[in-house]
Amino acid sequence: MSPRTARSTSTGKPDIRTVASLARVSIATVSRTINGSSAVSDKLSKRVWQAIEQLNYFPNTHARSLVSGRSRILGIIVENITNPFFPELIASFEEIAVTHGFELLVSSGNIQSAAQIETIVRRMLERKVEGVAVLTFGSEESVLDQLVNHGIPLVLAEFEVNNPRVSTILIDYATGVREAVEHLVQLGHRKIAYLAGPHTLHSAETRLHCFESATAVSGLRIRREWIVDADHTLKGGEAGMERLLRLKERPTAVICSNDMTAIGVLHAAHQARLSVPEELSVIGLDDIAFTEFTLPPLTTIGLSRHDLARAAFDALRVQVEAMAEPGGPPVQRRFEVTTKLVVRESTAAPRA
Amino acid sequence: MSPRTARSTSTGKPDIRTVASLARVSIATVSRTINGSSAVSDKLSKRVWQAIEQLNYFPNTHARSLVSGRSRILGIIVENITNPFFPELIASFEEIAVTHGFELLVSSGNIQSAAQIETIVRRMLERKVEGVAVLTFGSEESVLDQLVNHGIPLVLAEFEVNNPRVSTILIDYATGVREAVEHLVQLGHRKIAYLAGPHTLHSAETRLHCFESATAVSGLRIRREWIVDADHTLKGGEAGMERLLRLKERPTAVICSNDMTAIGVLHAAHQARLSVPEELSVIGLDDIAFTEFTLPPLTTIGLSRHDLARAAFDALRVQVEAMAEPGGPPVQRRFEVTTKLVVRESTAAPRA
DNA sequence: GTCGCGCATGGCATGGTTTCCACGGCCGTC
DNA sequence: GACGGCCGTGGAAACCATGCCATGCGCGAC
Repeated sequence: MSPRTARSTSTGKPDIRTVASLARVSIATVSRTINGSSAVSDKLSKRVWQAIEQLNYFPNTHARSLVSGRSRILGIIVENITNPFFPELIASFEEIAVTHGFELLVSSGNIQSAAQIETIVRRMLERKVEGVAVLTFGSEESVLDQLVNHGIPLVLAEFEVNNPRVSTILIDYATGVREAVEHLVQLGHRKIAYLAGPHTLHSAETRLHCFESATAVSGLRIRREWIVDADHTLKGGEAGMERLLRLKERPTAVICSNDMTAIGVLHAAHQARLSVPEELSVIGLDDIAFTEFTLPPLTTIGLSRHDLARAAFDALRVQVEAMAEPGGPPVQRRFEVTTKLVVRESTAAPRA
Repeated sequence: MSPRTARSTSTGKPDIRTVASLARVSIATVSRTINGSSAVSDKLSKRVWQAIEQLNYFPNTHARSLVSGRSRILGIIVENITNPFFPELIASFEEIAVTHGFELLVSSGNIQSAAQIETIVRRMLERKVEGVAVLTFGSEESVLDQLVNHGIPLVLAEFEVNNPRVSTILIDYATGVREAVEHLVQLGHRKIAYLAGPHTLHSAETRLHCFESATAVSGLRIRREWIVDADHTLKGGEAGMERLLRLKERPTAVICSNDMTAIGVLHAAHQARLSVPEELSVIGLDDIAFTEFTLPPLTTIGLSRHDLARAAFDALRVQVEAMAEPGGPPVQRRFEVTTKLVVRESTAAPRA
């Protein structure tokens, strides 16, 4: 027995060399067998696989990444992990990524400051992510330039950038929001309020914009004070609703920028002894699992986490593959996901 | 200019050699400067840092891991990402880990089958995690043996294993559960039901066990049929409550194995036109953010995600550091986290 | 003045894999 | 029957940072 074999036997961590010597081939052949990068005769291939199995060998990811320059890691940045929409989105994205051999680097924490983003970007750079999905984002996107400058493909939600490395996922909020407004109008509502998300969030701004267009199309006059800032949190929704309650001319329905806000609204309404949907109709957005279990169950604009995850991954994958062969055709850079109203029990005709 | 410098200038990705040549020192000195592994004169150190800054250099993680054998990655396996408790737990854990220079590999998906666990363990092995926190687990822990066999430190919640590489986090559910039972007894309840979690989960079993002890201590007679299986989900809680409602002798209060279950119970009670807390008292466990916003706000047994994350990380860190110097003292292997009743509005005296 | 010691520094092997290049055998062609 | 080309295979460089070992310098002690 060669000293090599002896070593590997002692440490227990099988090497590509261990495999090679057991299969009586060169390490190059083992590599080729594993990666299928070029033809290996059936005879040797069989011996190699047998040796791999016998030793329970798997390649060292670090060595592999070091030489290939590919980490097989994707980054994902989301708005706020506290909102159940995002864990589910991440889980979906991860499932897809893993089946394609990618690992995920998740920014779990809530991003509030530019410094936090900087840290995350730094971490991603250090771990050499091959691409990043930014499924939310505010005004600090200048930090993303760092990623772009390092040549890392990006996919952004709701925000287009003139850069061949950057794709965009367009979410068709317009359809869902229009359905929501029409639903309310049909029930007889004319006075509809809107609890907006943070202005730093592109997606929140788009949602607001869709609300404004949809109400305009329906010929509604929306008073200034019916559009209230919330911050996509439970407490924000509660505070926003409390402000609406203090108004002289109260709206009869509220559409919220997300479900968290809507749940906060439900709570505030209950505190104020205002019954939903009899005295106030409420509509959320996202369709998180909890909306089926609120009192009353929430009518909401559904956005499929899975579709979004799928689109984000596909966009990223196309970009990442394109990195491998720079001479390829230009990649698709726009993807779209739709929304759809889900009617439950938080909406009804207004009183009198 | 040396050819080395020329190369680095062209690719744009600065090397440790690039830094070395710019600072006019050896690569060894650069390495020492960065890692502080041994003394470097102020003069050279300054030159090196300057070069690093100028080139915007940071070390290649893969090369580093390859040579050091340390990936600086920790794995974390949780029960179910759909339950908001876990995202918050992960976020907490991550924050702590990142400040200590570790990255996280998260099992985001819900684990249902042994095959899924196998996949996760495999991924962790491939990415060479230095330790894994298993913050939930069922009967399939045999798969964890693989991790243990590879010499990877583990920290388990609620489950002790006789292995020096494995630490345990004990969660003192007893205190919180006792407080909950006493609270109900004090309000006048004698008939208390329990919606249990999956029997495959150690933590769920412990919770159930604590309920049984606490009621025994309080001298309550708990009927068999008041202990109902749920599965820690919203729907499970709903279904469990529906079963309780069909009973001839109904309980006046329900304690749930987690908050998700309790929210399901609230929903089922509402459907059955049973008002909470007047006709039924409900208590959850975990104290997730939503419990403040349910109708009525949920009385629950609080378990600090942050304390748990902290304990898990500390346990893991101790183990991981111990790996570096095998001759060190034996590591601490038991940590403890407490629970505490948070009284809100879902509990009251029973009718008549 | 010489010797020895310690400390700052550099050279070089090392880690595990991929990939380029070179080699040898086989088959087909003229 | 000799030669060219192709395919399967092996050898070795390269990827980048770490850490051991050797070197050279300065300083204190005798």
